[in-house]
Amino acid sequence: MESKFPSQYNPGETESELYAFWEKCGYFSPSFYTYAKEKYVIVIPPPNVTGVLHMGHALNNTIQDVLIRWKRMCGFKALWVPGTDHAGIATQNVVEKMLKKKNLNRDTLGRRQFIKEVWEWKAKYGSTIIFQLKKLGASCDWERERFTMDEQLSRAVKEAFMHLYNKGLIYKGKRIINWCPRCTTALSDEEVNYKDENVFLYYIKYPLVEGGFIEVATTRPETMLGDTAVAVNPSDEKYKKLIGKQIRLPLIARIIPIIPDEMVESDFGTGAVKVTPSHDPVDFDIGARHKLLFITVMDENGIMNKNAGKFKGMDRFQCREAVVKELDGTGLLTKKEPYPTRIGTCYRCDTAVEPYLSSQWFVKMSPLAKPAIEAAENDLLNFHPERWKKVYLNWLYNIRDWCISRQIWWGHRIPVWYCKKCQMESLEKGFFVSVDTPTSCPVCKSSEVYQDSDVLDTWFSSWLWPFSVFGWPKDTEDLQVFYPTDTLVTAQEILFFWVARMVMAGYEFTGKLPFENVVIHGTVRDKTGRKMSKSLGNIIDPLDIIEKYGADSLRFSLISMTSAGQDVFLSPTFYIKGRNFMNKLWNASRFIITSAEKQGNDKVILPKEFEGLKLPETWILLSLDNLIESFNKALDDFRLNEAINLLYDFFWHIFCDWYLEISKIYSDYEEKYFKEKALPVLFYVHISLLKMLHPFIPFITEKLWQIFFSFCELETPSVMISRMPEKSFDFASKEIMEEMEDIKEVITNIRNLKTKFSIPISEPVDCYFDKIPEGLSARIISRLAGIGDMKIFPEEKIKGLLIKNLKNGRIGISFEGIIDIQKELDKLYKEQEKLKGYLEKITKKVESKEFISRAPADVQEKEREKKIELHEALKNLESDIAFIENQ
RNA sequence: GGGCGGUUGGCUCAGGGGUUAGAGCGCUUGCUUCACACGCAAGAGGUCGCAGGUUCGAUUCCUGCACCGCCCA
Repeated sequence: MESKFPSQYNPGETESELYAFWEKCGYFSPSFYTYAKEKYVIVIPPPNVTGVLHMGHALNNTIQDVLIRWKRMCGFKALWVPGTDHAGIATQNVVEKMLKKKNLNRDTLGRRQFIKEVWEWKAKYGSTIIFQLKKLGASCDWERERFTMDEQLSRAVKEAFMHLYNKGLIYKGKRIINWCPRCTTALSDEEVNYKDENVFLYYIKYPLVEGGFIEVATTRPETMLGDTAVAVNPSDEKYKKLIGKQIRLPLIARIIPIIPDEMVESDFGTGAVKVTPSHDPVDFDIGARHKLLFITVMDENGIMNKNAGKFKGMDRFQCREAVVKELDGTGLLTKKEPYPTRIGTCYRCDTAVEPYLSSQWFVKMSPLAKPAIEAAENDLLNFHPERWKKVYLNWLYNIRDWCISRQIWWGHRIPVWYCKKCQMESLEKGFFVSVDTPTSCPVCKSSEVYQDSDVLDTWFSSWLWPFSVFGWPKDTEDLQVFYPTDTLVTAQEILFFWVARMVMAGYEFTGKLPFENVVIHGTVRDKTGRKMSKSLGNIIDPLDIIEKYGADSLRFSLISMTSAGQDVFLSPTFYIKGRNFMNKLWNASRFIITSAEKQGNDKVILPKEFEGLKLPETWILLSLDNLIESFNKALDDFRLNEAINLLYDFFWHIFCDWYLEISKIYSDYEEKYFKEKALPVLFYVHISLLKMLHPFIPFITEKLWQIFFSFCELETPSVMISRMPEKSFDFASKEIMEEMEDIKEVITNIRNLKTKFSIPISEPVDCYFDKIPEGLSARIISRLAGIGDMKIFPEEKIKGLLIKNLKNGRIGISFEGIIDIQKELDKLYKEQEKLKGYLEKITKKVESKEFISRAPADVQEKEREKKIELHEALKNLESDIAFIENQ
């Protein structure tokens, strides 16, 4: 026994053992729960395979685990599908860095060998985050773990591509896209982060062929080398007469025209803008409208190419400086002013993104967005908190086509094929799409077919995740049983990447909404509100917290401090609340079991019915009933923090502070009742709490459950597979609750008086009553307040007594001159003033004509009651004061 | 420029048209009370960002403003 219950709980020793136990027993698999009729399914938003668990993951996955464990214990066939995504760019970067250390690079290795290296890397390091999720306690069905590059999921990607292509929703086009010169790939709009930066706006004079100048303003002077026009607004009087004139472009001596275009804002800069169709999305459109030349001046690495003339070979930023310097030298640079702007950067490597003209694959999104919009508009899809619905809809209303090709090697290669021999000129597009690897050209039968070298955006596989994990496009049993899923839990940053696209894919490929509920939680930040990041050095590592304080402490603190959807600001001591709670829970359990042992009751039978109980037992069970009701309501609404805080308050401040203390009196007076009635109730309430707490703090509750298992008859060998408690009574009783409150009031007030005397609670003092409590109540009061003799107030006046008027009469204890009466009286006067103020306020309100005529009847009733109570309280206080004054 | 969130005790945050506005940490005082000092008991501490408005009644709802943060263009 003692070995089982040291006075402090040590999570480190037990957590991994318990996790292994759950896994071994198959509790994570829905097939274990043969009795369950309804399913409840969550698919994990797949973490990046290169990922390492951070606080954001910890919060995200704890929420999912709470929901899954809770539903599982509510009798659902609960399934949480885990896995990772292949994170094309990030993983390729990691492996390339590793190769660089060995003086290798991907070009010398070649594509095939490089891919092999990535798989080897994945085999070695790709399970890091999975392993860490297990440490957190995640009850995922690991048998169903998926990876977006799995053969079956890759098949799904190709099928999806084919399907969209055949519907005319995928096209190839030459566009300005976001290009990362470091990763040398295109990015989608969502993969670009914007940062405020202070740059310069440069004013440059462009000489007209016929003499004179036109002045333009730009933040990116290096792109002027690719200018093929200058545009002005056609209604701009200042420039009207210049339209159609020719310019001799400085530094490169190209002759370009001045053209009119409505897109030009007359009040930006000089009102005349340089047009670089190959390096700016707006200019691209202008270029297309006016059939301008498209001249690209940089290569894929952001190095100036031969079109840049003498600037060839310079880095784009070097070139900017050189161009500015030269223009300045020739007097063409007229002004350089500070200019705040937003710079797009690559979400994987932070390099400034270049708007770059290139040939890419796109998905036409607006047809896909339609059902996704309708789902939210018609409340088939629900967001928690609801406000995210607006953000989701706003994005979908303004949706743009999705650039899905990436110029990297790690990923799903685009299932498009070309023929070296015939170029498939007879086909309209010059290529064909095939899910299977073709052996010959469908046109000329040549075997010289080759695949498109690009791979697909990682998110092109992630958006299929809610059904590809179940075997789609095959119509598998899993797909039929578990799809659509129920809830998706994610952070706000990922709303567009995942949620919106998953909904679109769900409708497009399966005809179904992939989940009904979307829980959006906040971002975990440091205490000053910054995101946690390695470069800021402000990371609190969840694994450190787990190691030092246990996964339960981490989980508890994260959930209890996180208001639904609000950002979380973590201070370095945030886990203390959790740690202390675990200790309290552990010790309460220790006490309960010790109590049973002392009684020689080593096999407690939990009550099936609740009869013949005394006040404290009825009261604690009724309180538990209330708790169960509000707990379920909170979880139904995804208010996890409220649920855990309800448990915290009940356990600590009702169960421990009061009920456990009360239960101690039985061993002296009512052994038989204790053994037969109270102890089973004590066990019952505690076991119920363990169950409700389990989804939040799975390890310690399991450990305790197993200890309790040998002391009482529990329904299951593990709390994880037990059923959530239901109400004990089919009634609520205000009278019983009030009766108990009255006893508590007497105890608190006696303690209060004793404290004022500086008498320790444990030191018994004589106490006066108007009506002496009897029976069990008397014992409770006596024990918890520390009372010697209970006496009735004598008829005659007695000296040296401090009294207090309570609802059910006065209490008083003798102080015999120990106390500073004046100080005591001053306090009471202050209290009196306060009460008077309240009473005045409420009296005014209750008596006002408007209140009487307009306020609803029930409010009037309540307010009047309150007034009476306040009046009582004031009267009692004044009588206390008078009593003391007259000493 | 558009949208969203926040502003409540020293700190971190809950709450919500009528409450004596709550919690954790910290603070004060007293306790080796036979589960727990990661504890027990009793306390101190807030005109709920500012200015208007709606209402019988606003800290809560509305409008504007300020500051902080985020998202979209």
